[in-house]
Amino acid sequence: MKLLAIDGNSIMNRAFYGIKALANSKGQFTNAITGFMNIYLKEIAQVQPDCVAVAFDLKAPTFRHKANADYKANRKGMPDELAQQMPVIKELLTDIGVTVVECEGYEADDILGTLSKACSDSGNECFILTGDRDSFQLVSDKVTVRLAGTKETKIYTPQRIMDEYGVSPRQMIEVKALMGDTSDNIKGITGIGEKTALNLIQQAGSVDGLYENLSEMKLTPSVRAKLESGHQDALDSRFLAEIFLEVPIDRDIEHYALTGGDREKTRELLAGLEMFRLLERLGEQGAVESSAEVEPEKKVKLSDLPKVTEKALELSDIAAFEAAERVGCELKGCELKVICADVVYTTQDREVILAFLRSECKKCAFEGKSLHLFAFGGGEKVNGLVFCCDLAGYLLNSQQSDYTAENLCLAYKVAYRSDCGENADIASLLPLCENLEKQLEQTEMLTLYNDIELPLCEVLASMEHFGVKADTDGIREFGAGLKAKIAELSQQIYEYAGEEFNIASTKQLGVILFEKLGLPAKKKTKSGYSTGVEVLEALEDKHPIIPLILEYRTLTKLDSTYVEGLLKQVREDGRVHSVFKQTETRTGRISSTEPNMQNIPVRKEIGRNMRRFFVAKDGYVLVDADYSQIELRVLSCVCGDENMQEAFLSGKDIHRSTAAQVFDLPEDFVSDEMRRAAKAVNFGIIYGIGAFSLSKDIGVSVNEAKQYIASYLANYPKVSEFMDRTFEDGTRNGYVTTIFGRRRYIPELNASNKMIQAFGRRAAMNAPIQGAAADIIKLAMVRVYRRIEEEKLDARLILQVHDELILEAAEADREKAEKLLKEEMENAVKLQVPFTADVHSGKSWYDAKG
DNA sequence: CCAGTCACG
DNA sequence: ACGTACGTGACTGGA
Repeated sequence: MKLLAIDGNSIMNRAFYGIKALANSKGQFTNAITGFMNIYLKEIAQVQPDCVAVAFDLKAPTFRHKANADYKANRKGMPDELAQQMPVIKELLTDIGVTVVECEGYEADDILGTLSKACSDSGNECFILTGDRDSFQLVSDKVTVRLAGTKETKIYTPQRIMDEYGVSPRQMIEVKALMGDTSDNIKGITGIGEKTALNLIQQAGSVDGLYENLSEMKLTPSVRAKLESGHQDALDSRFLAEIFLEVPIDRDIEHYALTGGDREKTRELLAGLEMFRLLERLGEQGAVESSAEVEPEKKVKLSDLPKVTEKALELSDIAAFEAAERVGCELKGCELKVICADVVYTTQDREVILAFLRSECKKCAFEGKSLHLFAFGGGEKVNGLVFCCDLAGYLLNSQQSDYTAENLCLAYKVAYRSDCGENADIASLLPLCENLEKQLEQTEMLTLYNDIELPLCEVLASMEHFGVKADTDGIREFGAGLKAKIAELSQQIYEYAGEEFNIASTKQLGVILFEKLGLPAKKKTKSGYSTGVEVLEALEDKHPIIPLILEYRTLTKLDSTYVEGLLKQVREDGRVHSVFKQTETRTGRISSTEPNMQNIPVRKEIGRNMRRFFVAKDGYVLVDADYSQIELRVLSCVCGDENMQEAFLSGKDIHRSTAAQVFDLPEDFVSDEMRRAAKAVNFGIIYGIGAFSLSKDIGVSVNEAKQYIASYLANYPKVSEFMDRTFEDGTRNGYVTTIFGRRRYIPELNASNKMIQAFGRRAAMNAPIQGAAADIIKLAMVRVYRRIEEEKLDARLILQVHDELILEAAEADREKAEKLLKEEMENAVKLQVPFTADVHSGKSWYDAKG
């Protein structure tokens, strides 16, 4: 039999520091739990143990160490965020059927030692999973240590330890006795480090052996002196360094056999923690099987609920739905399910589905966008869509990863009808909607939901449906030019390097630049040399290979991501149909994938050419409008700074105006340099400024950057007040809001780690600004969409790029479309300053960008 | 599957 | 002493 014995404290510790702060909407931290379970699941798959025990320290001082009252005085108390997670991981492990072992007065190491000995004694195999090297002394033929690193697990057998340290596993105790271990507060001998200790033990075999033969050994005078004066320390440390093997715990390995655990408890626990991905993973592994298998009598709540019955949906049924207050519907691929009065209607008949979608009955759905897409595909429109669970779930907590029926039911305590088998989702839908709607009302987001998010999903579906026409021949031709140039550059780079290598491999490139060519490196990344643009640009004059590499990077990026990547996405109709996601970002923006149409190059001319290949179809033009400085305008309104608003009211160039204020000069005296600096400060303000980053951005000293910021805040005092207020409110409430009421929860604000808290502070200051800008353009999209319908214009929205909207409009309607787009964008909100939009049109996106 | 890099607002 | 601006998605190399 195989036992996997895990050092719970050590792995939790490693997981905690290895993963960025993760917390759910309630502010509970879950990063260590996530990291622990990642490691655990990986190890289980590799080791395939029959039994698992996870050992934890119990805080009481151990009797073995009483002699040393200072024991552990040195060890820093664990941070709160980690301490909170300890009881939770124990509960979780217990729930999934893993034995947690603790014993008053003993450390995890002692428990691991005892278990490993029990295994050897009974002829079983033991694998010790830990994050530190303390357990190496336990390694034997039967006992292997698996050292969990950030990337991979290293496996330590007696041979491996001999290779790496030149001593046997047992001798690791002797080594530790000499060198000490600050984290365990083992003193060792002052002045003896790892190198010396290993050397001494390799020669003498043990601490006792060392002192017996001290006079005959060849030693430097200083080491000899240290050993002589540290004899007692060595003996004391020798005692502490040896792991105790007789902890009073169950020594019968079978006692630790894995069981199925309690699936319901696991689900409840993980749902409460909002750890849905882990829940899914455990489900896949069979560790938490679908609750359909749970005996019905266990689910008392569900047994009271009415059973649902099934029926095929026919055209004649649809009229009756209009009498119902609401019906629930779910479209999966080609199958539609509708629930009404505890009857689930099912059909795969396309005509019936379309008839249902266009009927006036009040529909609740999980994802409205798929209904709209289906309807558009059949030349129809959806009527009466009154509720989408995914959008509600997103508004209520924008940082959840997906908004499935099951997750939402668990999160908002709605009975998930697992008793209904295949119909579990649809059977849970209406009660779920009711609950979510109540939550939206309580959180004052119902208006935001009804006026913006819900109507927007139809707009997005329409954009996806129509897509954007792509000039594939043009793209291919452009790609051919890139490829030729790339090949040429590669050859030149190889010549300078004196060998062929993979230029795209940062690892290989690092070796060439910083070792072979001897360029000065700043070792920046974890895994080696950093070769990012900033580093390379600083080296641009140092070696002729550098500009070639930069150009190579630019061109390969264009070729692989934009030319090749895009060509793969062009459908048979000659258009790309990007997927616009409405529940993805934490700030309220929408995101775009397959392909991402929101990061098509524009800043540099070479890349900007890509936009020539997004074109209007014959007889049409693209009409493009973008908001001017939307985020700064939002800021001027939410903080109420008249000084800043004045600049917008009088139509000034905001960056120039800021420069004039910060440098205390008339605007005519502002140099380009000053304007650039002011622009950077303006951006910095939006992002939650830091002097260090600002100084790097505009190339001044940190002190100068500090002065710019101070001067800025002095000139715009209300900005400063707003930032402070937002931070305070966010810390108190756990969330911040936009002027439209959109929330973003920021649990990081209450972290005790300063860096995480600082991040929370910046995110808190940014969210109301970026979020409100997102609200505004979303509203504009809905208005544009509706007005195009009303005016029956031959035009449609096809793209959104955060502050920019693009229409494809018939040439005949070009001017009307331009006017409509500009008006609806500018009139979407009425605040203290105008929200101006600049509009242009042309045959391609390049031309329409102005 | 993650880290590094780089494209956008 | 440390790390350093907000929000995204795609591609590549190398465990």
